[in-house]
Amino acid sequence: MLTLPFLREFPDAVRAGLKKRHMPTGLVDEVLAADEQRRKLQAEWDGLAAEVNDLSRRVGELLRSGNAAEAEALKEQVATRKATQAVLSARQQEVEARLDQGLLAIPNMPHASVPEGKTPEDNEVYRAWSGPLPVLPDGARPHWELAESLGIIDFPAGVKLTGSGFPVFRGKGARLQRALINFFLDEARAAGFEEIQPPLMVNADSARGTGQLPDKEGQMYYVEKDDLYLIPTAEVPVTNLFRDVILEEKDFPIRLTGYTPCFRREAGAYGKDVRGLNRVHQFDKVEIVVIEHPDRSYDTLMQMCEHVAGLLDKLELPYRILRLCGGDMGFTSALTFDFEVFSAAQQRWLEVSSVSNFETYQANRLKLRYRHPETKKTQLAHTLNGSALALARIVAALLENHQDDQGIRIPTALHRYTGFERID
RNA sequence: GGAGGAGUGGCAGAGUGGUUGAUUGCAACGGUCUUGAAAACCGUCGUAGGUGCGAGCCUACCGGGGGUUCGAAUCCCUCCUCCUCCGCCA
Repeated sequence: MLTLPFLREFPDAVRAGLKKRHMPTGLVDEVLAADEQRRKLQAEWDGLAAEVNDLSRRVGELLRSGNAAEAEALKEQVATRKATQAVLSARQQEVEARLDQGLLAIPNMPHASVPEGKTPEDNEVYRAWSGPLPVLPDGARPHWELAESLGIIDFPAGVKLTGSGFPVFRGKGARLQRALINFFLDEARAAGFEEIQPPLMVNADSARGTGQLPDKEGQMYYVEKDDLYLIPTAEVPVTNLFRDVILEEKDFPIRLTGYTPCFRREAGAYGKDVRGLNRVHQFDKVEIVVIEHPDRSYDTLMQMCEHVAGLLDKLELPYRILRLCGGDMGFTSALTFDFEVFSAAQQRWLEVSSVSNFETYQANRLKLRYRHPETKKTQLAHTLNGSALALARIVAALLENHQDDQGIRIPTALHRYTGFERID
């Protein structure tokens, strides 16, 4: 969330940011009003607390000198102050609830370079595909048909075991997935990322830290008995490693990567756009996360994009990079680049990666700070992350784009990981 | 899952109801000394909110939450985590 000092100092900037996202701006004044009330109540309460502390000390002194009567009189004075404090606390709780709620409802401020726009159609093509789009043989098929006829993904089996959206990968399909995971992790390690194997379930504090709660509560699977959430992305556990952490400036940048399955409820999503692997409830993903100094986070964002672009090049997939417009950008992001692979068989671009700079928005919730070497003050760090890459859709794109009359050609970069060069 | 013990500042470790945000040691930082370094000595050395131009002052926080009391790190309840023993187990 935004910090209160920022909101207080630049309310117009916040309103402008909300407008760019096509969101109402009324919240700004509500939050500012609540903030002022809260501070007033706090000051009043603090004053009373100071008096109570002082009176209590004097009660102790009086009791030790045997002056019980006077002590009793002071006790009464304490009681009246505490009664007032109780009233103030109740009001403060109410005000704070409003303040928190309002603050949580304000999204991150879009970076200056974020294009104007409301819908995905308004996203800017930041880097178009320069090469030719693949020309597929006659009778080219979408991945769900290919996968079924090659026997590498069993969708009905997943329905039997669990339900819709939980595909079963078999044989070379399973091996291809494992190969991709290892390939992505090795590439990330080569680029300086430390590999993390995090828990696949997190508590509510972690879900709040990266912004899944409260905005995306319905998106996560929840284990009620233990009050835990299945992670929708490795971003949640990996970034939360740095919740309540104060770093030194020399610690930057912190580069982490992690492979995890990801669980998403995707409630209500059915139809042609979600067929096959386009949208599933469980998929595998290698995520990259960077904790960075505010001065360098945008350079780092571009580096992360180049890393993702390099992966797609090695997989020989045609892709384009979009700069998301204000209306399409995620709630917590300041600037997001989406990577889309062209699916020749479906004749559409499929999102396979999203790389974002959250600036201090997540860090504020996480209380992730660093110490300024000169002032010794703590300041919020910047957090970034991106998919590098999301498996299921990459598999879909590989199958569709690399199909020929006989079957599927595996890109050269993967051969040492798969141990086979074709799926026929 | 059952029984017992414990959770204090970066670490170690005091503190069991009254100026204790907290003794002390180590680490860290600044300084004196030194050609330089070490040692020694002096000083600084948690986070956050409020207030003041400022030195500063006020408030909260001793695993989380609640309670008792004029007053809680200290007493009570509850949850969490760790350790020991038993049970179960990939």
